[in-house]
Amino acid sequence: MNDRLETPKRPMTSRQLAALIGVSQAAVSRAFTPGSSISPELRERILRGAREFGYQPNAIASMLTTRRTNIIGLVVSDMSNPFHPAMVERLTRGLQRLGLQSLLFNVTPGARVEDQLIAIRTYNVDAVIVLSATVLSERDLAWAVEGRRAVVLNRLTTQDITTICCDTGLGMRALVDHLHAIGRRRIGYVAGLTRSAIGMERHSAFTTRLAELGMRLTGTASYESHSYEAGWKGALDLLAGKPDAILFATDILALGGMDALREAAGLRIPEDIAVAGFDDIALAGWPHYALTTYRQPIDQMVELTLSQFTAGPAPAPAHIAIPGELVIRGSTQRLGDTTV
Amino acid sequence: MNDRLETPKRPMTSRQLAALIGVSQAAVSRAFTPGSSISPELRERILRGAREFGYQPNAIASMLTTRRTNIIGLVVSDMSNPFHPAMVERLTRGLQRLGLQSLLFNVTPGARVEDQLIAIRTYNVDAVIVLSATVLSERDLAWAVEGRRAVVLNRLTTQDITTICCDTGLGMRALVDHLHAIGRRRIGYVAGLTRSAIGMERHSAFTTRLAELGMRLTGTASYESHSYEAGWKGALDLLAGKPDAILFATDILALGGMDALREAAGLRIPEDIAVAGFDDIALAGWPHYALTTYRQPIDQMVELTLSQFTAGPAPAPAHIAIPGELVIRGSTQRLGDTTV
DNA sequence: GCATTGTGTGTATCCGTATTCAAGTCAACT
DNA sequence: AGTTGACTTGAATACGGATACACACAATGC
Repeated sequence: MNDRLETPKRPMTSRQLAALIGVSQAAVSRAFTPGSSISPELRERILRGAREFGYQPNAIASMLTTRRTNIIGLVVSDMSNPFHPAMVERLTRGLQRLGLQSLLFNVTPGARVEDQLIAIRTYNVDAVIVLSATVLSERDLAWAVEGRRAVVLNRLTTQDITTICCDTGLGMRALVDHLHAIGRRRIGYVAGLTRSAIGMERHSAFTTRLAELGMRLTGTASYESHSYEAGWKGALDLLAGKPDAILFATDILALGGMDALREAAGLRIPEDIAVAGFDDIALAGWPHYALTTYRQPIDQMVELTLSQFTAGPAPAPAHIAIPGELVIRGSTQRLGDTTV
Repeated sequence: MNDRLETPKRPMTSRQLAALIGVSQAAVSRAFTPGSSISPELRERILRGAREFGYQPNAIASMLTTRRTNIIGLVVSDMSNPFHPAMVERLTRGLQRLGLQSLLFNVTPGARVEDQLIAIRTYNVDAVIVLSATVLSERDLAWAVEGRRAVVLNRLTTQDITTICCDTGLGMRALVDHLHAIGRRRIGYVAGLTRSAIGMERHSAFTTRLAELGMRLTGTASYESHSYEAGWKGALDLLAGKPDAILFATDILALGGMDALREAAGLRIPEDIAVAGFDDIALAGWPHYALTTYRQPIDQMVELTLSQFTAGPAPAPAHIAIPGELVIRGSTQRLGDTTV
């Protein structure tokens, strides 16, 4: 594992630059360290020299002395749900703005999770962002973030870690209320990963609101996956109960469900059956789907996450739920209303 | 930029472990270095001690002495085209298998690209994988990979860098031949990024084959983007020319195009017009789209990429084109054939 | 004028591991 | 027994930059 790649040619060191300019190595180091004790003139002279001779500080060496890597571990487990790449893209860009790098960990369920995350420790990652519903057990989670700042997105945990989620209660309530408002009374539910905390929360928030409005659950299905196929099959499973609306735990499930309802069951959406999802991924806005959904406040979630990694003492771990926004599109419509 | 995160508590060092066990620090180091000169007994004793006391080697320190980081820079610029997350996911997993880490660079067109990639140098990334059609200029590309191993995926370059692409010529030929074989003679083309080398290659391969088969180009459109919306608009632009088939430079364009043709233009696919794409992203297989396309040999591309990073001297830069596979689905069908 | 304070600089050392070098052990062989 | 050589091991040093410390020097106080 250690002789994988050969050594590239060596770049200039601070000592070499110092010798070239006629200053001490310490001065070079100070020139590149904001807030260190150095006169503006000397700093300028050194930075000019650095530009001229092409010197750039070696981040590895400075990691060793400062014990800070400016690297954030980004733990993901499923890039096939478009929600995740969208988050990863925004997180990475935000981190870059702060001068932080993203080390990507793509965790697979099979192998021992600790082995897959070992580099979080050996590389001395400064902080960890977890964007993975179920692959990490509570134990894995604790192990992975032990001793460093961390943010867990869209997942609940009993650990002492900051979690940032879209407000599931508000979201489900808005969705159910909307379906109720447009006259739907026989609502089915397609769950995704039922063993994930957020999955359970969405499900229970759904049934709670249903009960509050005096409706009975028309049916539930789940194939333990957030995938198009799982949504497809789940939707068809519910048809026996003759639902007039189906709520899906995630958008990607809803898309599969919609296609199943239309192509396999020959139903019209929203005339015969209304459909709603949760997340508001880009595809939900495509005209063919026009999926009513609850938009996760991605930008706020990212901003809040980043704010955990700025200077100062680490904020106390908190569990934050941010309200999202109900996005009504063509997949839901008042019963009996034929204008589109 | 340097006082962003506070120092975490210090883990055990090889010296401390050595003292605990009663061996030299060098022995500890050797115990963790495959192929180094140490007796199996001593190694076993040290590894046992390491497990007992929870010692793990500090990768940062070893980077400093070996000048190898085992970090690969992964340069991406557009996660909204599902093809890219799919590649990133496979690449990252493959690298993990080899004990390599992925540092993710999400490059945006606006700001100076060099600034966004500075960490490739300061972090001493061992190698670079570029998965970005146009955001990096040839100059940026040369700067980014200078002096290290690199693979550029799905992009051509005049630089002395290994490139790995799906064979555009074969692909376009297969697609055009297929459209011809099912009786289509008025074929339009929706391009994506026309200034990217691969975009130009796809376009020219398309027109070349068209000419060889004695067909005239029925129309071209482009909105300089690989997006659903660009495909939507591009498809509508072509309708004036009354095409009986439209070939899209990428699948994501084709999906937008199909929805436009069906929802906005009221056409039936494939009865009124056939549609084909290029890439074979997951969505292309969804029943609603059932998009005929040319599948990029993702797995082979990833394997070949990884093979560049295994031990031994760096392979000479080569330009590799791998044949893909024509995937025929419902979006294309013989003219006049009404069986689905 | 001298003590005081503050600023800017260089020297020396440290960060944690890999590796070179020399020394030591032991088996095999002449 | 003596020599050779293979194999282990520890001591010492190097990797490149950050920083504690000491010191030089200017500005300030009385």
